[in-house]
Amino acid sequence: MNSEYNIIIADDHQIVIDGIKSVLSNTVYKVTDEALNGQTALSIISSNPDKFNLLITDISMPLLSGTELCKKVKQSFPLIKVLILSMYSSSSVVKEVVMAEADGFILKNAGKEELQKAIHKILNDGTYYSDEIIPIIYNQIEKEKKQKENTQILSEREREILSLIVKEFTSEQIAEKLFISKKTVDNHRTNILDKTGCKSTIGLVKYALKNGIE
Amino acid sequence: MNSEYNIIIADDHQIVIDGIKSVLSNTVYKVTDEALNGQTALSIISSNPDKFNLLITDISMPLLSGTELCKKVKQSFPLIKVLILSMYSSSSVVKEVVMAEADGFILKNAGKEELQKAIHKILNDGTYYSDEIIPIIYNQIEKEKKQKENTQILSEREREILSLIVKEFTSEQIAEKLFISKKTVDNHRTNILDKTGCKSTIGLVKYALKNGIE
DNA sequence: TTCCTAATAGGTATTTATACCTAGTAAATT
DNA sequence: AATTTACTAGGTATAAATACCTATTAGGAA
Repeated sequence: MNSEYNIIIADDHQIVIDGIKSVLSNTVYKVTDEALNGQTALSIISSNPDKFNLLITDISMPLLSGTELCKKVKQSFPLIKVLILSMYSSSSVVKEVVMAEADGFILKNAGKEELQKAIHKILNDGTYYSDEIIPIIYNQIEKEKKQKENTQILSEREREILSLIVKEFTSEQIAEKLFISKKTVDNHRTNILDKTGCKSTIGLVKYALKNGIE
Repeated sequence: MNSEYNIIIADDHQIVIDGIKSVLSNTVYKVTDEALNGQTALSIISSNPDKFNLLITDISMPLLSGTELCKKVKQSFPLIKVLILSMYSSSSVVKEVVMAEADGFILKNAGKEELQKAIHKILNDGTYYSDEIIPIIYNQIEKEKKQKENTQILSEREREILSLIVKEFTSEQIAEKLFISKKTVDNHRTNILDKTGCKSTIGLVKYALKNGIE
């Protein structure tokens, strides 16, 4: 039986690969293979999937990106853990990583301690996401959850009124059109603002256009 | 040397193909090939591009639409003329056709006389656009020209302020941000409304989003 | 039945936006 | 030198939107 961990690294900068390898020298983590692009990494893994415990990969790589690589590995070889390294932590990048079901995500400016910690946690507990990006994940999730809920949460009447608002009718005009009191329209507006989390009509318009209410 | 014209027809309705073929029988226009979708048509043309003088194609087809097919043909085989047939003449369809650089466009309800005339003109003079759609093209062009003009008509400062409006800042907040009086911001707003022809902030938001001001 | 929600409507107050004005300054154009 | 334009700023007034409340009715869910 093998008590060591076999790791494959994918990164299009040889220097990064070498750096990780040197950080992991003299540990139980053995970097047995490396690849300069996602495609090569996938070939290596596919040819001997049982060999690897962990894939450490960059995101932007030729031929096959790190997140795409992660998805494919997770689909075909779910036992292999994946740690993604990235230069940036923009919400779109973070979202991509989460969507790819990576086991971990750290920034390239992380020190070797964090790298070792990440690898250790991933191989034992399960996941490691760097502190900086956890709030980003939550914000993203919250935002999307709210958006999804909101489209459905708006009642038919509210959607009708929102549609008229976007068509540049005032509350008074909407009231006339729908044979209800301006006050009722205003109440609906308040509720729509609440439900969508918008601050003003401006937000409502953007919300409506984004959600196909025209 | 060949004094005849070779035509390929792409349409997902065999009946349309047969109709065109019968209209062109006993003319110098020979329908040598046909395809039930854009992809097949493209394959046929690619395998022997010198053979064809004209492609007659429907717009809505499986695998590859007529306008997409047209673009590809025009790009790879610019000598082949393209006549597009369509059920509809909505401005969006017309725009698509013009963008695809088709040599001609007629509606499917056109008679065989118009079809023959269109083919003749395309193969000799260059282009044929059915009478019904010429005003549509002009209107479209006018509309877009106006929109473009308008974006440029806004001064830099006005665009800056519009951008902040869209970001849901109030006049007061914008004033603070730009170190100017709220009154000045309001004046800019009035001018922006004038120049864009919008009735209210709602219209401005839609205008801004449409014109890439965010 | 009871509870909850959507839709209705009103009161009051404040904030924001818009409509009209006038007017100075600086820069560019004619 | 004269004119135009962009940017600045103020006054006054009205219209519209928003923030808080309360309250009734009807219909569906617990």
